Amino acid sequence: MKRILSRTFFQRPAPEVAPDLIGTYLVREIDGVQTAYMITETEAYEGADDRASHASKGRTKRTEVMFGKAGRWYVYLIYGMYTMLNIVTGDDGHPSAVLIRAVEEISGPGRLTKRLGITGAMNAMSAGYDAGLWIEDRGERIDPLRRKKTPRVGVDYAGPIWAKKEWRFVYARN
DNA sequence: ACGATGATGAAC
DNA sequence: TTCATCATCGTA
Repeated sequence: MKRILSRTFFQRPAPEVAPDLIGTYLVREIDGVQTAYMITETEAYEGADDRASHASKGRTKRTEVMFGKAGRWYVYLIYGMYTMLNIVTGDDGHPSAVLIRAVEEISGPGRLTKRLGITGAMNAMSAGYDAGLWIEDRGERIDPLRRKKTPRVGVDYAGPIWAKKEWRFVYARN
């Protein structure tokens, strides 16, 4: 059985949503053809105080999506060439999101978006058919022992308090 | 180890 | 308007 994850699932703190996304499926639909990929790596960015989060800069044109309703995509460009895919979480008005860093068979957030044809045009769209991109719970059980948590990648600039938080979750097969 | 490459936000 | 910075990756 398949269940498309919607707002209620995402409307809670990012550090709670991020581990729950491990083992769910990212589904991309292009020209009526669906392809599903099991999510294997995520990272949580929680609140305006999180200095690793873009939202720590406050409510700007770019971060506006993060402050908005849960269940929307937050897509941005990094290093001039890589697109990052995040799903907005938390209550309306409170900035938080989960970065989808990898799916099965595709390692790395930049490679992931390139392979799935995800662009900035999807920014602020609700996850679902309109965006051609959503997340499904396909009833798969992930053994908690297979899910390890570590500090987030590439956020040393945020200072020790935030850089050391274990808000990265990865699926370890065997 | 390093450069590519462009949007963003802050300083001036 | 300029400038440093950046939730990365491929080549070396």
